[in-house]
Amino acid sequence: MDFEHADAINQAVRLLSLRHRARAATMLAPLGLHPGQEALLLELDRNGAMIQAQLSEALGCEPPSVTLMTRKLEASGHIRRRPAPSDRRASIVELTDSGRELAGQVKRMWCVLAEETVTGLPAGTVAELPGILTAMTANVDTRRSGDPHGRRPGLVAEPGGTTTDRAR
Amino acid sequence: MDFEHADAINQAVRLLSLRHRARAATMLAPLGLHPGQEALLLELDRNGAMIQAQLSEALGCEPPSVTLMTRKLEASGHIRRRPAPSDRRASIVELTDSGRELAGQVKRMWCVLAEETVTGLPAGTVAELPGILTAMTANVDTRRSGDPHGRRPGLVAEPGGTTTDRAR
DNA sequence: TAGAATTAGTTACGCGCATAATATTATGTG
DNA sequence: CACATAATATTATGCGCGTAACTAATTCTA
Repeated sequence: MDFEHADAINQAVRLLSLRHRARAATMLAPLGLHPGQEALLLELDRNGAMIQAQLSEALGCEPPSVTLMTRKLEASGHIRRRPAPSDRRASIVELTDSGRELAGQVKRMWCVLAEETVTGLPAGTVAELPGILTAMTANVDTRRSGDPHGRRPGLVAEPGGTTTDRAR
Repeated sequence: MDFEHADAINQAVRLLSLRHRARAATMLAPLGLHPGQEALLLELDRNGAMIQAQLSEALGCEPPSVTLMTRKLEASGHIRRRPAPSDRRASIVELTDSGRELAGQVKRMWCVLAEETVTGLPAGTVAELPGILTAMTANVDTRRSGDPHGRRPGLVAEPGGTTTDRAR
């Protein structure tokens, strides 16, 4: 691949990161949230209470980041932490009523943001987008499939969309 | 759009940002660079010397960020700043020889990263990728010309709200 | 031409996320 | 059982990028 195309891709990913995050920030601000916190609320809303290590895995960020995120969300009353009965090292994180209510607002805003993001793209592209982005993420992910330079030829995601996403 | 799909898109963008940046960080570390600095070097390598305001525009980040980036890259000897002759407020930023040499290394690494990122994707998708990502970026970009399509039927932010309406 | 408005750059501060080091608890093994 | 190892969570620290407030220089305008 020549530099022009490589740069077009890398730069586009970089700019999309900055702008998508900035847009999320301005939409989250009225709810009293900073970008990153919404992902934690949505994860708890989706899969229920879990310990911080599971949150770290689900959100794709490191345990110290989860410590800070949970601390702030607990301070603002949207989540609660209680010791895990089976493991005294772990603490279970769960939504409060306020947090569940806030998660609902975040979900609505999340749809607005996604629609805004893909405005003007062909429907087929929009349908494939999650699969494409997820495949790209897996390609550069060193967290779970540690391949620093040895790119294994078998870990690709089918480009034709994710499985059973044909709802409604 | 239903929440499932919206979340798939937003979450995928978020995760791709984290992972792509992290991968870039590990590849840039041997060169003594932190992610973000490579974009500045590449921009100067592409379009030659320019003032910081132009860098801010080209990189898509705010002037204070450029101040910090240029200060650190100047400290490590890869760029140089000199006063602009025609405008005594501005300072012209340019690559040093060391910076030009480093930019060459960054360009080669940039290609490796891009190829790694799109591994396994169909060639057609790879060819369309820059356009898709750029379109998405423009859709959520509030820095310049907020929405290129103009048609946004009451998407965001309650109309009567006092929500931080940014200068336009 | 004097004063207002704009622009370039900086400083101060906050947040998210990362790594490194540490304390505490679980779990494997001799 | 004792002890080495792994796992959970935390603190400390650093970087990138953001906003707000500020200085200094330029440009518009009455």
